[in-house]
Amino acid sequence: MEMDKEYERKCYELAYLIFPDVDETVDDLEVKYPERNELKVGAIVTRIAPSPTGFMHTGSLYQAMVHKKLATQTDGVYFLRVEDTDQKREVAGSIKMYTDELKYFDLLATEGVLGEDKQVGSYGPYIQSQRKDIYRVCAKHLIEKGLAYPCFCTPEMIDKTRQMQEANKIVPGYYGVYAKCRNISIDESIERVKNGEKFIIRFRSNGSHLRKISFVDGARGKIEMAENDQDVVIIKSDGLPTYHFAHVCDDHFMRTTHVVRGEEWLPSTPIHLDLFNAMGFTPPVYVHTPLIMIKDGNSKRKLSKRKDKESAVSFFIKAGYPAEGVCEYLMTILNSDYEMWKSKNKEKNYMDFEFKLNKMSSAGSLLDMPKLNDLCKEEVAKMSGKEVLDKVLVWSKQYSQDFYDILNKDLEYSQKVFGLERDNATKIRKDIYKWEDVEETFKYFFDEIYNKELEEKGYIIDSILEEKPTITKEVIKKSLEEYIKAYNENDNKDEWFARMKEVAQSLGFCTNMKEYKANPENYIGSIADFSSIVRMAITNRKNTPDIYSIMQLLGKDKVINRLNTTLSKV
RNA sequence: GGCCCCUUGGUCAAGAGGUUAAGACGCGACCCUCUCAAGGUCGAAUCAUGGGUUCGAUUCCCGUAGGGGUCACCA
Repeated sequence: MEMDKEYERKCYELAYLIFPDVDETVDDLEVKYPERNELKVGAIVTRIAPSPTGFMHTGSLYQAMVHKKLATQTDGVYFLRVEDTDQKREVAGSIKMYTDELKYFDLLATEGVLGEDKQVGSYGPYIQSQRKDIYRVCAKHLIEKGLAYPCFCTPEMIDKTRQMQEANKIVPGYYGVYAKCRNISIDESIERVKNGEKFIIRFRSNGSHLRKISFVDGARGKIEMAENDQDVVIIKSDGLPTYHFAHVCDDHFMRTTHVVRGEEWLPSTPIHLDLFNAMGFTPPVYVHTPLIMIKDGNSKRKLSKRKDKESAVSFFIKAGYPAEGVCEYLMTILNSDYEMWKSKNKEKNYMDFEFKLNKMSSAGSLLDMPKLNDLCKEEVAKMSGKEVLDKVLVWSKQYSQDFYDILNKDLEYSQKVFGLERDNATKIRKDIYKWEDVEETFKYFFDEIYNKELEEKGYIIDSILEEKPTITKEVIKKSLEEYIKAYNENDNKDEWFARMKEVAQSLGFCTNMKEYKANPENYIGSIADFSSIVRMAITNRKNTPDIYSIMQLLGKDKVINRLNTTLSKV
């Protein structure tokens, strides 16, 4: 008993020696960062915790959706904390980039770091490098309790131990008898600290990997794992905490109730539980989300930052995928019954859906770009010409200045272009799913870029010669000549088509598709072929929306001009 | 390799001890049609494997295989 008292006293001495300037205690912090009693029972407090590495992973986006849904559904809190304890990996400007990207998807947090120089909330600071004092208080506390100790081992020594362990098929790591500094006397520790030896701080685990612990994962249910027995590093040589320790201190004092993180964290959960227990804190509910995978040859693997462009959220923004479509897609892989709900609630979006943790799938799913594209198409199809224009303007201002300028020359016209087969249409055209494709798709509406295309790629009208041997250059010329004569810009759609047919018929085209299909040999081509000639002459494309509408939009002068120009090139 | 997670069509997946095993994307065919897109109709395609339990298992249990994750003074 006397010895214990003595040991205890020495622990305090050691703690004081290491943190002489720390005079706050864990209890002080409990008062400073009280429980969030203003929240109603069952309110969920979640957080997104990015590292400022200049890269936002698609998986983070997917988790951000879970955070936001859980918090808003329960009138809880969703905050953002920056985990910048690895200063080597830090990239300037990351915070702005990250918050901007979240904003694009309407997933910005409501507390914590909300912008480059913007922190909101009373549980801050929300940037780990600014919370050093808190970790020091907590680390000191553990040393006082004999649950942490200074470790003087060099990386080389640890490496050697590891090699020996691996060679002998022993569980590698710093624990038990292999934890050299755990086993030196406290007097020696004190002595060596006094002598100014360099050290880091390790947790003193009392666990054993022979014992099992279990916890209930919010999505997966009961999970059983070996207890932690590793004396993990809690404070690094730069004085900052490791992830494990920062997570425990922060999520306790920020009063996080649910930690939603990727499946890759599952194996280290026992460490966190061990640490929570040592600190005397109640651990949060862990929710481990499945990983987003990508097909690689015949197998699949998690999205790789280096190999897969889709692993970066910025990829979707740069390509101009509509945020709603991307979120819709992620929701379909997040909650298995979402698609069912959506099919019954077509006009609602995922924020109206009741998200259930237990409906979250637990197997990693392959990123299905065709499906994502399809959902984006649906979202674009819901927009008016005006909305599309607005989105394209925002996108092009950032990524395609020339196109932005062109659109701005005549906003009314631009809006009509995007409103084609969209505004007041019975069947909405579904062909765009990302903004970067818009310029190519609608090029022929804008002379500046259309003419450039003609210069670069030339006229494609001759291609019909190979496809339809019965159609000769003479036929094309004649078709255009006659149509130029017949064209009347005041025609309504029916009159326009009647006129097309009239001209076509006079040249030997069949104006009835059924009849043509039955007896193609009787004609030089069909009305479809004739339309193709007109279409190509006006747009230099084989496929476009309805030509009548296009001609209406372009106006008489451009139409005649293009017909003539093409005619001269045949 | 140790530990952990996962396994229904090509992909995302619903599902219950007995079902004709939903739906969506993709794919194919046809219809519509001035081309394309869309839309409509139809179609091909799934319970990894062995052993139990059971009258009956894709569903429950155990093993096997396969896939994935993780084993830092990175998060």
